[in-house]
Amino acid sequence: MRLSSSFLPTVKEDPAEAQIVSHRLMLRTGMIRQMSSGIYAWLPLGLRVLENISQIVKEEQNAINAQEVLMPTLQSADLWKRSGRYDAYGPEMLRIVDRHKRDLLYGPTNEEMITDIFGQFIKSYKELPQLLYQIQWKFRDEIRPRFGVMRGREFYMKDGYSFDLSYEDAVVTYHKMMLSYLRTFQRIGVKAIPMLADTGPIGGDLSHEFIILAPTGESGIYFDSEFTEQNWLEMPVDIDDKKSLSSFFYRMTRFYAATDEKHDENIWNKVPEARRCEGRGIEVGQIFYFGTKYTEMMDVSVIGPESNKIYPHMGSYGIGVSRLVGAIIESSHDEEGIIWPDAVAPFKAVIINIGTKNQACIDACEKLYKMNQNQFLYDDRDERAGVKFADADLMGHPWQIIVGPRDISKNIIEVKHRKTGERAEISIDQVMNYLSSQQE
RNA sequence: CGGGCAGUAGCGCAGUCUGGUAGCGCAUCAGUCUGGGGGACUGGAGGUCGUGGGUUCGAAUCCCGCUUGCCCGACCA
Repeated sequence: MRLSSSFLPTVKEDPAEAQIVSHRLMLRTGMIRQMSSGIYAWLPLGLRVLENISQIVKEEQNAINAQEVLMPTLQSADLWKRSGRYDAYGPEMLRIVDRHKRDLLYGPTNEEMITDIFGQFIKSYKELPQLLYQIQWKFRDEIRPRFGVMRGREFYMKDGYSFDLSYEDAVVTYHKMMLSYLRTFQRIGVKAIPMLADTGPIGGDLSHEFIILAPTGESGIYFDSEFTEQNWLEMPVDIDDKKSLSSFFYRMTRFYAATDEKHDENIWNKVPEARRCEGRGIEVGQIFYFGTKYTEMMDVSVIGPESNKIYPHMGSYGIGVSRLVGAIIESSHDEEGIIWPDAVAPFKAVIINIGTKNQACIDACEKLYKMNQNQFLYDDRDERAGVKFADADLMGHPWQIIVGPRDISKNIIEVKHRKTGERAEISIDQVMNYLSSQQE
């Protein structure tokens, strides 16, 4: 994309309402624009990140054979009356009445709806297990939205739901999902640590929340440094084999990790001192098993092998996709701006032309730009070098390809790594090879 | 939901106490110079001062209602 003709407005001064760094940077880079309290429009730069994250989430869900669906944001109140949560949920649920005076609501989550859909089609134990997910907007009418997209009222979330014949099978699904989540976060480029969690009002007895390390995080965390050493992507786990899954799960849960509410000094003291890490974190996902709570309340069952009625065991699995955008920035930025992990960066590189009046510079930039128009942002604006450098640092593209009159006569350009600040002088023809050789 | 603060140009703010033709910086537009880390100068455009009512010869300013947003707390993907 050419910056001169794009909708990528950056702002020099900090907006007064933004208290935390990710909110500030998202507003300053023009990723989002607040439309009302806790409700944001996603502008081109922000949307590219949101979609990059979604894509990784989808790939890793599909990899464990979860199937994507898309449910509506508006739901009938009747569904929620069946589960008993219409009254239980409280004012966080946005209730709407249509022209026929029918009660609707903007979905804060989708257990009821997915259970209903499941029940309409799945009738036999032979059709289990089922694992479905969607990425869709949710609305929770928070008392006090804040921190930009970190706690909005409208938010984008991956929510997955599983249906298994028994507790034992549901545990296998839970293990699969754990693996999928660890791989998802690793690919996104953040360190997310699963921590044993309360199951809360939703009920159940097996739950983990995934917490990203960030100094500005809301909860204090304690964890074994072994967690951040693991390479979940290359760990050989056969997702079709229970034993392989459970040994992975056992290995993983061996390491200590807890939020301050669940922290246990006795166990903590058994972790070798050198491996004890304390910090702060942001919750970006949660998985839990809650058994037959919804299938029973909504009377959704399948026929078992002895013609018996069986209520499937359910689990639900969330990833706060829009919150992740903010959380990534919280965990990866510096004084100058955002530092995007490669996998989610809106653009792989920005081509900075600091010789907009110099034909050789223009030619070189055009040549570079055509090498990868989708992933290169071409700063062809007639601005001073300092403005372009500042914007490039602010927007946080992993690479800056700097083309200027000083070096272009020698057919040399400069490539700067945003994260490390390292610079390399290379020829134009080497750029693609150089960038691919430097991938994380 | 309790406590506090605020709404004036796209952004950041002054002006309100003490009523009298609405200002500053940045951004933006035109032009000249400049050109490797937010440059300089000149000129321009941009406002029903959140909203409704009241007091007054006259209201951004005083009074009343409404509304929107922000901060602290309790709560949360």
